Amino acid sequence: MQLPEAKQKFIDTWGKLASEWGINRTMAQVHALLLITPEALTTEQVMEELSISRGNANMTLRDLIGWGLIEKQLKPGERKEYFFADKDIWNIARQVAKERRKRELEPLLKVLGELEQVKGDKNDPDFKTFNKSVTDINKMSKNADRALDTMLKAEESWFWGSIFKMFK
Amino acid sequence: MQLPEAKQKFIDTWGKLASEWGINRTMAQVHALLLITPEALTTEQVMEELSISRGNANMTLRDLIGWGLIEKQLKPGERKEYFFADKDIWNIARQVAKERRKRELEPLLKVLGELEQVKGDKNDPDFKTFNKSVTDINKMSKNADRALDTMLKAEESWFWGSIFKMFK
DNA sequence: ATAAACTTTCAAAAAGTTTTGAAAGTTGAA
DNA sequence: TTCAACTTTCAAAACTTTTTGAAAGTTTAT
Repeated sequence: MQLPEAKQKFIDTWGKLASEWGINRTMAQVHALLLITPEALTTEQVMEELSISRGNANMTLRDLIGWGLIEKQLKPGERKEYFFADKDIWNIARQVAKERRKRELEPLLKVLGELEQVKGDKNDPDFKTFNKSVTDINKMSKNADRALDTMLKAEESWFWGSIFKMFK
Repeated sequence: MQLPEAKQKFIDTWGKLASEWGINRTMAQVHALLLITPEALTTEQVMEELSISRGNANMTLRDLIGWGLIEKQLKPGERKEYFFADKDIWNIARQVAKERRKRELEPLLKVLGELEQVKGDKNDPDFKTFNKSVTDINKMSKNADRALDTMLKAEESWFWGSIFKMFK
């Protein structure tokens, strides 16, 4: 396999994987493109490389900035905006974990907390089953939340810090 | 909030969350329904409770069985099939992790392995960046794969087993 | 102030995904 | 074997998400 073909395959694979994880395919493709590109690219170049429209490219680049995965780069004397991706895979994983925690885990914990407050007849099997499931899920989610929080601040903790190094 | 409303909210929340993680919304809703229902339900009852069609109910129940999240129950003297969910949250998480590993991580590792083989000019910045990203992602994915494997067999390992207990 | 260079917006279109429901298939009892 | 009970299939319809591209907006140099 030659480099250009391999690049394309990488971009496609990343895009496909992302959509299986509820992340917009184009967003992942643009990210993949910037990941394997040494220099920063303009909106125009991204449009060109991936054959997508200006609107799509612009929105996607903005979203990626919102996720903290890419950054704008301004070149002196030029009006154009250039974009480049942080190439450190561990930073990327941290950033994604951080964002999803904020966007999904936090709202989930809120709802589960409310549902845990629902009162009912302790002898009603329906209530008992409902309550147990909600309580269990809530417990696990809170643990996941705490663990994520610790891991995002990982290097500080000798314990998680050393586990974390096993993954590098 | 009363129990019926709370049940509905649980089902909806679970469904919404699932779709943010690339899992079919109805599948998660049916799973949520069975999670908070003490007895096993028939296809008919699932259709009724969630106002979905027979075809959808049937396919979704089959998918859930494929994911190892629910089981069929045959009642003696009856032709109808009843379905119930494993209520142990940790089993559910394990099952989901196991399936996604098989469906996504394994194919990803295959592609990354191929892409890592691509040869090129070590002085070409394009090749260097491509190769570094692919290698780094591959390394991290392999680690994740190994870690998952260990955690899925967790209780056996004193090390991961004790970390694992912190989440229970 | 004007114009060129560039970015953003958003309604409509396209693409992708999920759901429906009627028909076909299967199974077991009589 | 036939029938009723039940399950499965799948093409078409409904729904959701993503993409397009032209128009509007912004910024900077002259």
